[in-house]
Amino acid sequence: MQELSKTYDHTLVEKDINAKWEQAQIFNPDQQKSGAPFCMVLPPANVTGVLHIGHALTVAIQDIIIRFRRMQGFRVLHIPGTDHAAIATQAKVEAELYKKEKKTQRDFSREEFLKLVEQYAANSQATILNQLQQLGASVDWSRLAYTLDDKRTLAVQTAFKRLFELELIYRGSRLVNWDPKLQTNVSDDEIEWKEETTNFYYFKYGPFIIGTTRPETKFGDKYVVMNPKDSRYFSYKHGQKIEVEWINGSITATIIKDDVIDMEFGTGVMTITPAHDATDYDIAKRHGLDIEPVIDLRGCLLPIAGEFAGQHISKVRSAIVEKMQKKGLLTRVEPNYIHRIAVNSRGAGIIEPQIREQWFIAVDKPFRLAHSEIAGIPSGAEKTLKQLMRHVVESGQIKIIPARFVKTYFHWIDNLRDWCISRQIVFGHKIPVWYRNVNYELGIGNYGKKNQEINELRNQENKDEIYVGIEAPKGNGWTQDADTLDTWFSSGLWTFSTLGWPENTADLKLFHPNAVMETGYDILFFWVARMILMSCGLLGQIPFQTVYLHGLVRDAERQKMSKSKGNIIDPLDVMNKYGTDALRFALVHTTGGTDMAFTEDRVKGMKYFANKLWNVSRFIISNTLDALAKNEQNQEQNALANKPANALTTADQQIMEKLKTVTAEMTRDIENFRFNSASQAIYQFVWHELADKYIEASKAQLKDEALADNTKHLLLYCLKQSLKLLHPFMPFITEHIWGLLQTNTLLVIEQWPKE
RNA sequence: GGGCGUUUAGCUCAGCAGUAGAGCGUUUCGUUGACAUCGAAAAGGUCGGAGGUUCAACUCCUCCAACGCCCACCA
Repeated sequence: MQELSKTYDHTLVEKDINAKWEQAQIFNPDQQKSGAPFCMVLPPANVTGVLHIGHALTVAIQDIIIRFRRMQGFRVLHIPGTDHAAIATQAKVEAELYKKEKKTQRDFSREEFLKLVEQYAANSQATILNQLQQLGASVDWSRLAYTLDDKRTLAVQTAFKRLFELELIYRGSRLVNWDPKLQTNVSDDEIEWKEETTNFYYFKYGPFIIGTTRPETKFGDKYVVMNPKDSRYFSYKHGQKIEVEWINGSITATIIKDDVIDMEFGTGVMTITPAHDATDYDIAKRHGLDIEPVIDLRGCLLPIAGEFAGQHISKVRSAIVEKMQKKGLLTRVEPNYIHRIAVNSRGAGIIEPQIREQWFIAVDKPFRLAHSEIAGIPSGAEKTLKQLMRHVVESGQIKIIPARFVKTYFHWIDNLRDWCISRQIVFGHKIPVWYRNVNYELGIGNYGKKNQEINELRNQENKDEIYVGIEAPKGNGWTQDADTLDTWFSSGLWTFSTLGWPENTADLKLFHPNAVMETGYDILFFWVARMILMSCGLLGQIPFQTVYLHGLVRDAERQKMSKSKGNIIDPLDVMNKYGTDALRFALVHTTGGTDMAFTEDRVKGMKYFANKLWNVSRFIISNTLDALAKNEQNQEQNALANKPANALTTADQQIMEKLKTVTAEMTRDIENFRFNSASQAIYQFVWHELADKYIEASKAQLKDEALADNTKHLLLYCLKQSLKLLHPFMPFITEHIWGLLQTNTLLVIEQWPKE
């Protein structure tokens, strides 16, 4: 314990305080039999490395809410956890392997590689949990959860099985976002668009001129599409066939009329590549056109490309253009055309859409919600997942703060397509599906075959045996689906998988729905929306009552922090330098819900504040030793309660008034998620009221025998109340000072001051 | 193409109807007990621009500009 030296030294305090809390086991709500339940789960941190300053903000805000509610007498549960982050983690390990040993996944067996990833995840997890504790997160470690641990895996398998039985999970052949580099598909939300400057080529296609940025995909183009309203092409009829000379000779083209064609763009005519482009795929589906692959899963051209077959698409463009030019088919090249290419945000591979067999969750399919506790949706109602997701927010059962995100949320739901949940990577939950006598990897190796043959194979598959369950089926010849699940499938279950679902546990009854979900707005779609989907669909319950979305922490230049930019700030560095309390207070002090630039100056200022509080305490303690020695509970309050108002000096009355005000303000602010306002209020009170005014006044009062006794009580009272009010924000220093007041209690479970 | 956010002191940000605020920085002064990680004082802003509503606007409304973010099937 730190002596009463002039300067507060956080390094001597924080560890001890953490140990004290841990010893008292107060973060486990099983110890507490009364109080209304209040549960929050910490957003599970990805095991891709260490926590960054953004996580520190999450922990700070979340822990403030938790400590505040705990002091208010709620039966609080705060659950820590980590997320395996499937693709992100695997990509990370692959990148490191390549960097260090020039090895790729293919140099290992599935098991060997998986082991490497698991090892990495385990290390990362240990670091993260340590960081969480140092940040002062008052979580119940006995309930620690990991998305890939046994209990959560059971939850995932059960969820899959139930959704499958509800026919909300289905297997289908669709155009998906294929990452040739990682050899997996990713969901729509995992894609990032990057601007690229390229040539825009115009080619002669029979009587038409078509424009494209990607000549290398055009080999199979046998449909030419235009808007039915385009008068320039009235003479051509839908379905009309014409012979055109194309890259590798003559082909029969069919004219298609479709509204999606923008008459203003290019020549108002385009050919389509349905197997590798979402728009084209939709057109082909609408008109029942052939869908023929041109590119294989590694990004190389298929035999349809003739002399170019086998070459990688990134390398053949110029050769193809050259050939077209020689044939007189190239009419014009427009340079410096800016367009957007899709990349996998988790691994940075360039997305090449492919048609693949994948598992999906149907969001527009009505199903029977057998059991519902959702207001306005009776048990047994027929609803779609989208309808449920919309309803719970529309009806106000889930409140989103700040409110502007409600609109964003609805917009996302309205545009939402079936969620592709299967991934072709090894790290993650294996899909609990087994097949017998089936070639379930239809996509690979079959691209040389004609559509008809592929369709026949697919039809055959339907007749084959599929088993969905938790345990492997009995009997011989069963093979488990090789794919794993999207990482958000498991984190979507987080509000209840952490409480022991699918078992009907006491925790589940007590703590679900959670009270508040606190996270950055950047994962509103990825995570928050998916939790709503899963909880409503599987439990017939909302996952939480309130969603509080905070802004992102950026670097001093307002840049998003990322490893590649090298502008990541490790919270541990900041904590070592200024103290955890100062960091927490600084992060929360001036964020009004928008992004903020992180500057160390702010933390420095809050370290000064911690020191100010320390010296305020030193003054009060050293001047009230006799009063402290009596060690009576609530002595100050009793003493004050019995004082007639006229026995108080003006300074006494003023500080009491200010204390009352700041208590009321802070309570209201925290309840309404205005943490910046709350922190400013207590800062102002401690420094500019208590220290600047009352302590100064008390110096004279303490010398006056008639006033001394009362002044001591009042000083102590103000200090104690301030420590309580400040505790959620600066848990370490406040607990430490509380310990010096000979109270023999822990501040963390003291009662929150009443107004 | 839609939607959203930001624009307030040198820097980072609060405030959001009633004569402009904080932290850091800057300038001047202050050496003996709570604190120099301090105290006292000071400089510094026509609150992005233009209209409007109002007794009164940084705060509400409209338009504009710059920057940023999200969503979208423009080849």
